[in-house]
Amino acid sequence: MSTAEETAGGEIEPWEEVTPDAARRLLVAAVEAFAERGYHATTTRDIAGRAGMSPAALYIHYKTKEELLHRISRIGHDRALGILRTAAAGEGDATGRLADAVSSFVRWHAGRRTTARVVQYELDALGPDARAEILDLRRQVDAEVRGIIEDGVASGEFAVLDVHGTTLAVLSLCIDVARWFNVDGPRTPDEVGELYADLVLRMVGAAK
Amino acid sequence: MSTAEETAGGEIEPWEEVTPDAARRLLVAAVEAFAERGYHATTTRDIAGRAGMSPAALYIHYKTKEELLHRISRIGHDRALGILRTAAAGEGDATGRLADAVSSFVRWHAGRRTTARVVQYELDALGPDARAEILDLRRQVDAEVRGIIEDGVASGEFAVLDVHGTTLAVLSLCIDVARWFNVDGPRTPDEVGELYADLVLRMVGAAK
DNA sequence: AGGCACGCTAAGCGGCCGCTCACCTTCGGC
DNA sequence: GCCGAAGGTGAGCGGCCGCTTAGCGTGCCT
Repeated sequence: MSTAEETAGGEIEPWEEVTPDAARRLLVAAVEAFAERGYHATTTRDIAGRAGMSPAALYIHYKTKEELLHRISRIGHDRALGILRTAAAGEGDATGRLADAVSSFVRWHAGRRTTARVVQYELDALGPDARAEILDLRRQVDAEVRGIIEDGVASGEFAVLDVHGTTLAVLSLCIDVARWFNVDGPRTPDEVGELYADLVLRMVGAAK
Repeated sequence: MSTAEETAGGEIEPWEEVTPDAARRLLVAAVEAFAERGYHATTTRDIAGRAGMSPAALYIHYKTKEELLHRISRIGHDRALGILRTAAAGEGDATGRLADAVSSFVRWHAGRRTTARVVQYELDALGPDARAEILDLRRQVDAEVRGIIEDGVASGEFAVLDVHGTTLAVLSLCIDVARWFNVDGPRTPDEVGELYADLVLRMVGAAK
């Protein structure tokens, strides 16, 4: 319903690494379907149909429906982690790097909301092995944000008593954007990113 | 697995309004199952089994599986809204009322995490009518928090530029507790409530 | 031109899904 | 002691699920 428009809107689909073309179309179709209805409520026939193929075509490129979710989740977490790492490795002080990290992380969750929704909310549908792999990536995400906050506390920029708890809250705030953000709503991803960066700086007691 | 222990732990199950007894046992079983696996991945056989009944017994008390989710969602939202209204109608200044509202709202999402998870994350599984009814309750939840923040801005206690955006962020932060809170984790619901009340007061620029 | 690997489809298998139905038990009122 | 209502069961229905298999078209390699 809206994918073609979104893609035509100027944003590049970040699935270039998925080949061949048919496998990518199936994966993009799966992201849409999972985001709209949830993993368990999505049928393989629905995914194949959205990709313009027969139900059996899915099994040429993926062993199971769960492998599709695993690939989506893995690529999405890699992308999210990359965004945070870029911001965390920046050259400014902790205040600037935290603002960068939050605004770009939020921008991704809002702008690529469809993907983010699947990545953040369908973890439980994965089997134990895939789940463990993704949980490890999440720990790295957490460590990245915690690192910036620890830097700010050490330099005296931030006033934070409970570093772990605050890290958790900051990430939670950002991730939940994928649940409520509405493309047709009044805010652009950029605006939400800016608002949230400001709110998070307040949370850590940074000077403005 | 854990319900009996939880109930024995001292907390009262807030399902007293559901009668007869068998209907309540089915509903409690459904809450557990929905929270663990999600609505679509839960079978009516599983729900009935957890309640110690045959699959057919479910349909004596509920017309469909969706009606179970509707009842759960309705009661849960009523409870959450009641908690907020109690805090909002308190006698203190906006700072105290916002801290009360956040800490009690968060305490509910952490302490009754199983219910909160179903209530907050399974909305899309409802049909259009039930969905609309629940969305109306959510608007009332939003209005309650926005009211306190507007009071604080008017009295000069808070420094908030974007009242609607900040309200959204505060609620989002509280609700997402239901996603990550772990009963076996290091924090009690009380501790998280206190931490979050502090973080939210910082977000609105309240004096400490 | 022949062969064959590859991508895909039509058809369908076994199984579990939500839900129904015919029947059974228990129990309070008279 | 009989009756009807209320609450429960075992068996099973139609249908959709994830996934498989046999076979077909197409185009590159020789």
